[in-house]
Amino acid sequence: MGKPTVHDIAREAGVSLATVDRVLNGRAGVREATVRRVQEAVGRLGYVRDLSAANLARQRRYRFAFLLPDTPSQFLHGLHRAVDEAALAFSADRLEVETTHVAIGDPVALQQAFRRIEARGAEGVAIMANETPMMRDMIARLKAKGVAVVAIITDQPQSERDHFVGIDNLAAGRTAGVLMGRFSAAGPGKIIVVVNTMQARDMVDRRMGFDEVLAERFPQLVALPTVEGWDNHEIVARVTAQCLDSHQGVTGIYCAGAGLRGVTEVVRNRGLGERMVIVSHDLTPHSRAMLRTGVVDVVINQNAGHIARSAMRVLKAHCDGVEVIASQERIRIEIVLKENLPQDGEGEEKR
Amino acid sequence: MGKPTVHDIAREAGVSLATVDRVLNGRAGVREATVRRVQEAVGRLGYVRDLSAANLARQRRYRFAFLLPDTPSQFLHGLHRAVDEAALAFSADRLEVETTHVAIGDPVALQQAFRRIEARGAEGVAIMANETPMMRDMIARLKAKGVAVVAIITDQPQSERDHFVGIDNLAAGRTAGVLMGRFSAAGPGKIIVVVNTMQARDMVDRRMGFDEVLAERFPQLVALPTVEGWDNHEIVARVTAQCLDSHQGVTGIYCAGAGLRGVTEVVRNRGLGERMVIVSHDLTPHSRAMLRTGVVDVVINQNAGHIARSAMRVLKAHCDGVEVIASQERIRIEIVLKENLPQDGEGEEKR
DNA sequence: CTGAAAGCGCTTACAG
DNA sequence: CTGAAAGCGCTTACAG
Repeated sequence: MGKPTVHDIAREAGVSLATVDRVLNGRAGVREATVRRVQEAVGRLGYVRDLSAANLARQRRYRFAFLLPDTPSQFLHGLHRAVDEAALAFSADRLEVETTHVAIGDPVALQQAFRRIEARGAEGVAIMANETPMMRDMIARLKAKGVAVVAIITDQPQSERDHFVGIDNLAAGRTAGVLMGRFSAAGPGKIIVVVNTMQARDMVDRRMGFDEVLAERFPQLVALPTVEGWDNHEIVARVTAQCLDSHQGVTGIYCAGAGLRGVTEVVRNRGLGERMVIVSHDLTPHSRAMLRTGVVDVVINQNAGHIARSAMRVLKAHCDGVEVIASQERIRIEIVLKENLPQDGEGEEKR
Repeated sequence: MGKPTVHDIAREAGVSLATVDRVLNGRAGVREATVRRVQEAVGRLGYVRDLSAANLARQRRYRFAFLLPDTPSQFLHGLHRAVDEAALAFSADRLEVETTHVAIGDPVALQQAFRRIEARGAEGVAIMANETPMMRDMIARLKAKGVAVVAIITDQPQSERDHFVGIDNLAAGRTAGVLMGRFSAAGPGKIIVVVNTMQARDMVDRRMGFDEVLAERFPQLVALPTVEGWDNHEIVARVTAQCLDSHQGVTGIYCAGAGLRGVTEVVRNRGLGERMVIVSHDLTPHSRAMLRTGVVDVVINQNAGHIARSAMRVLKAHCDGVEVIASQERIRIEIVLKENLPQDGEGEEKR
């Protein structure tokens, strides 16, 4: 005999299938004694429910929504593709994922996006956005309705989100710091630090981790005041150039946010590609190319495919009320050199 | 109306469910014209088969076997645990995984193990072993019986295996070389290279990649002739000590195989923990500890959990005749510093 | 070559 | 509070 089924439980407990189903699913309206009889049968036979058969019978579908910023960056483009790809793969598990791109900074647009998500009746929502009081309220409202919520890429630690799918940005900054320190053989020097905006929590965390490590272990390197690039590589190019003009002895650049193109443009124009140690974040077509040519020394990456799949698995697990495999859902701080650059996939233009 | 089902196809094509099933599953005994009618209906309605409903109906189970060396190393212990954990997670998909530990070098034991696997009727086999003529024969025999075969950790490139689940060890060696080079600020020096045995292909590949990079980019570092530790940290300790005694100016150690404990023991006894750059492979309780204390500078890791899950997904995909998500099945060469060391999971003693 | 009916393991109205 | 029957999307003998 194979694994026990509801039929076996019913026979063993001397009840009907309907009653077995009731106690298995914790529905009310069963006598205490009957509940116990069924539970004992379950225990004795070692019954474990077949979730996919159950989902088939109840025609269960999981409606999830992904809310992403509409900023046009290569990283976000890659993330969007990764979400689509993961959604396709999980459609076999009856997941239905809808992605919404929204101007996260615009309260009206954001409100609208949330209304649509609520109207669609999503059971799970994944959100990538900076933490704001408004975002916290939105999340609280979703939670009040029993919706599963995960923050992706950027955490919402003060909110009621169920889970965070992303890296520890303080540790990522520390990692960047160590690599900058150890790769800077030239001795003393100044380091330019470029971020999108210091209003973003992940940027602040990265900068903090980076500074900690430099102070602790590489006192010969001094990190210059943060310059902000606002997700725009023309601005990044301008501020990077200004920084190089106004400081002597710059030996490295930590590009903690988007806009790497601005950095590499300036560096290459000035013929500094060889000398400068450049540490960047996120594998994109451009950062891959720069890694290959040796302009960028190392990229700290968070795997978009993994993040998309993990968000979906975690949301589903919440809906099913089951545990996840913790180690599988831990998003790694990947260190990518030219030598261990994946041949394709992650951050690549096309498949 | 939701997704089309076999009923819809049957109605649309004007045939019975049984006939739909026949053409869907490519079974013989259907008139050409009928086949075409059904296929047209499938195309018109955009039908896509529900694999888990099909598996439910046919009571499909996937019997897989994992064949691992019985060598008692921390890495293998971790891998074994990862396989068990993945097997548990995939039991919901009807996977039944049995792991066999065998003295891979012993032809008799190996024969026996294969006989047992064949007797059990496994439909998929994952093998971690050095490539030998005998192993090639075994794999050929499995393939002749239609069994799906994947090589894990160490490839069997000359065999008929369907897939390799593991890292590119040449690239891993190059990665180790770059890190050794860039972390060696002290200038010229000699590097000790420790492997299990140069009879193992992955060790040869790692050594080769390491040497390439040193020659190309770090000529001031010279890698000493390989020393073999035979998976035994006492031997490793002895040969490492000998190496240090017989060479002046050793500044780094590349531990490409098991036996890191031997290396760190010698290095610590001699008070060289700070000065020596140590690059090792595989996250284990010991390598984690050494990373934390700073004795080991960097660990090149292949994620055991990922490898176990990937092997199972790939085997299942082969049985189902479907494609895998290439990017998900690509095993990364992970670079692990103290700063990006995962808090728990991978290579940890307990959960 | 083709189809009606029963069944996989579970759930859902409906009746009592 | 409990059960008989039908059904989820698919497959499998069995008959014809």
